[in-house]
Amino acid sequence: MAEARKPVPGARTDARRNKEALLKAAASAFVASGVDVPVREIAALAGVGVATIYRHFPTRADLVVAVYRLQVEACVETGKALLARGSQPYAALVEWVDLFVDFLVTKHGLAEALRSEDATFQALHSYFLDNLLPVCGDLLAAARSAGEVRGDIEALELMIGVGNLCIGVNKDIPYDARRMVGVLLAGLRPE
Amino acid sequence: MAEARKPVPGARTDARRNKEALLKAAASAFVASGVDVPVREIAALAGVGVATIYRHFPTRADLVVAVYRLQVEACVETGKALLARGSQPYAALVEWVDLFVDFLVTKHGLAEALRSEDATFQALHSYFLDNLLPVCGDLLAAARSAGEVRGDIEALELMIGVGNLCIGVNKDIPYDARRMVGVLLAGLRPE
DNA sequence: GACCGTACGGAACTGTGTTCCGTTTTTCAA
DNA sequence: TTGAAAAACGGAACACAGTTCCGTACGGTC
Repeated sequence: MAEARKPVPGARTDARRNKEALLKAAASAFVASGVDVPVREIAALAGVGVATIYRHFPTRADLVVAVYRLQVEACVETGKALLARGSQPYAALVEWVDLFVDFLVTKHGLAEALRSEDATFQALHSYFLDNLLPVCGDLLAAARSAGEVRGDIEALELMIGVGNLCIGVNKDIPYDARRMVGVLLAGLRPE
Repeated sequence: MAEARKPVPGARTDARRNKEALLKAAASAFVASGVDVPVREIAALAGVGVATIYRHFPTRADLVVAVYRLQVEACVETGKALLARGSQPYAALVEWVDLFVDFLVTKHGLAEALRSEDATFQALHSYFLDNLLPVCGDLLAAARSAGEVRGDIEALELMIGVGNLCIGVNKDIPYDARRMVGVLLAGLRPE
């Protein structure tokens, strides 16, 4: 599903070209108008018809995943590196979560899309969870083993909670998602 | 805006009757399908045309507000009572927040609507904030004065954070909003 | 250079919120 | 009691977004 990219092997050159144009256009449109930007707008920006989008990316989630794939992978890698460092498990967890939060809050509407029950975004939800949950789980387990965090919170809950706290930034009201996540993490300390 | 109810004084009896029917139908539809239930569905349930909804409730938010007004007021009153009790400010804050969380998580989709940037729900957002923020602010200030919570979190941030954490309950995944809010509140402790 | 199949574009379909307008109902005064 | 003005009504029509369909054009190969 997220495997909408069988690009390089035997694909027609115009198809490849259009796919690239779409990824570029989508990336622009996402930063300009959020991940909820109308499909027609992305298509127009890329200079293709709407059907071409659906041909390459069966669901909107697939397009979002394709656009952010590299950054998600980087987040995973950083998490593994932090874990490998081995010391200061709680600090590592905090650092990684901060990284994740930065990623979310700088992508307008991504956090909203992530938590959405909308079936459209199911694939997006799954992609993020499948990739990031293991890393988060390892970091959390390490901190737990070291007795640095309470034991009754699972990685999945933590990730959902963090994701939720990142919703609604950039509105007129003053709300600092990073600080609230900091409070949540502080609440993880034992006792 | 939320003042779509000038019901009792000089209004035609059929208008009053329809308004009541709509409130009843909306309440049912909300619990059955969430606050995002299609307008036509509510209208059909109430046995009226869609225009009648818009006549009585200019925006969907006004309808939601009207349906939940009593419960919001109860929440405000309870908060005041807790505040008047005067002792144990942090415990009072926790108790009140728990009450608020219970309200949110039992109203399918309400938390989502609350945080929505969608202009449709602006009035809903404002109504909740106008009514609940003062109470939350007083409770928080009391706890702060007693040195029971850290001083760098504002009531508005807290309410938004709590509201956000209540998003996405009732999905297939195991996520306990109450517990995560508990963690957030634990993170408010000083130091 | 011609053919076949892939990929294309935009029109059409679907579902939802919102508005408009001709009709019905209520009210009130004669 | 009745009849006309005003209020309110219902449902069709409009706007707008996602999604699908289909005739057409293009790319690769023989």
